[in-house]
Amino acid sequence: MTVGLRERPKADMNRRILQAQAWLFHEVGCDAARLEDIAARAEVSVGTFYNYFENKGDLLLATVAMEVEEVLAAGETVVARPPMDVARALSRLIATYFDHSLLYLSKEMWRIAMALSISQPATPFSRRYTVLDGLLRDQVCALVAQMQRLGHARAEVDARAVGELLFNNLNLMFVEFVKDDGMGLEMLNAAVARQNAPIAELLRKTGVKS
Amino acid sequence: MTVGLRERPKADMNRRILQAQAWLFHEVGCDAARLEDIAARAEVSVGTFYNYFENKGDLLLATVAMEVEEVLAAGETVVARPPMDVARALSRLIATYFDHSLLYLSKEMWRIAMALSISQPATPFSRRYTVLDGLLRDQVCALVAQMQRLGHARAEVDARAVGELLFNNLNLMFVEFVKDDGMGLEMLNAAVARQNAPIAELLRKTGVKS
DNA sequence: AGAAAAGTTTGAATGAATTCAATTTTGCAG
DNA sequence: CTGCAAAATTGAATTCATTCAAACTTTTCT
Repeated sequence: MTVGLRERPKADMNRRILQAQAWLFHEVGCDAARLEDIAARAEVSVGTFYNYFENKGDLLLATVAMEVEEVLAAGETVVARPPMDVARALSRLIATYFDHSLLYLSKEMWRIAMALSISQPATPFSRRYTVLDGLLRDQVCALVAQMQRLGHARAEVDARAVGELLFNNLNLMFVEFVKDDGMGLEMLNAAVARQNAPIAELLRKTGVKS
Repeated sequence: MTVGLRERPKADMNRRILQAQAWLFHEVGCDAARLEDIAARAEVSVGTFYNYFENKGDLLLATVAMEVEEVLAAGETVVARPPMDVARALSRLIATYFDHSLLYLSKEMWRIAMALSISQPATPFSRRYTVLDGLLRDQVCALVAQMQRLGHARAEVDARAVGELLFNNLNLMFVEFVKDDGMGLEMLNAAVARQNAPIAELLRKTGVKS
């Protein structure tokens, strides 16, 4: 039953492979990084690789999942102390997401990762990615609820419904962004802000409570 | 310069390959359908296949594109004569989309098609798919505008912004639906209706115009 | 008609991901 | 310390999408 002694080497191996991947993906690009090379760089055989990841895509999703975790943490600080204006608060949180997202990952990597999380939803890291996506959604909902709690937004609106709507919108806009190499972050932020405007209006408390 | 004489056989060939694919995809599943088999069933060599489609994925996207065109046409009738209530009108249009979507295509096919349209956005049929997605978005915007024109919705709300928001939401919810084999159409429709409710409220004209 | 050009088809060769049976390493009980 | 079962590692073999140079058809021109 003693299985603990095997766990440490496992974690090390995971890290080793992930680092090899990160290096190669940055060096030669996502598609050009052959599994054999990744394995070689991690000083492992291809066979061993498959003990740690379901397939090549799963490896990329593992990297992306780590990235999303950082984004989540960054968002947490915005939710804790949001700007007083609803529109600004949303823009701030969303810009935090978008800006963070391209720090380590290229558009190409995002494209492939998103594609994988859709086409093979049952793979372990795909599940993790889906869970993280859910947490991001929750965070947007939390921001709306927070604005209500702080008295900056109408309390009678369904925070969960509105939060999900906003999140799904920004998520799909991010997909569009990532699909189009000619689209910049400013354009993305502006587009989402425009779409959010009616919702912000809906949430805004006009003047003094009657 | 006479190139017309070549066009008819080309169209025939396209149909032949598409039919072979449809048959095999239904028979053995999306992944298990080997290109060699598809080609064999279409009575063509693999090489010839690549004269007609960029790759295996392109073939699937061609099928999906046809499907989306049908969905668009179905939606057109809803936009032309929508229910008078905003929430109902939205639900009607969206249910039309969702119900139609599973007529010919399995969840697996949708997953793979969506993944492809993200990971290889430059492929010809991927572009076509993206264009069609844009048309669907326009259709949702058109419904909102139509409701305003008919006097069933507040005119001062930005129809385009709200339409895009609604569409992106329903689109991502469809992705969720397609990723989860345990989710049924009723659940999907209900979830989207709940998310849309605040927007419907925002748009609704309450009582008589003051 | 005959020859050259343009377009199509072909299937064997290529290359990369994934599998798997054989081998090596590890943790543990006696 | 030794033997053993479970776990991990290995890389050659398999599978499949994709390419490409050669063969074949059709069109066009004289």
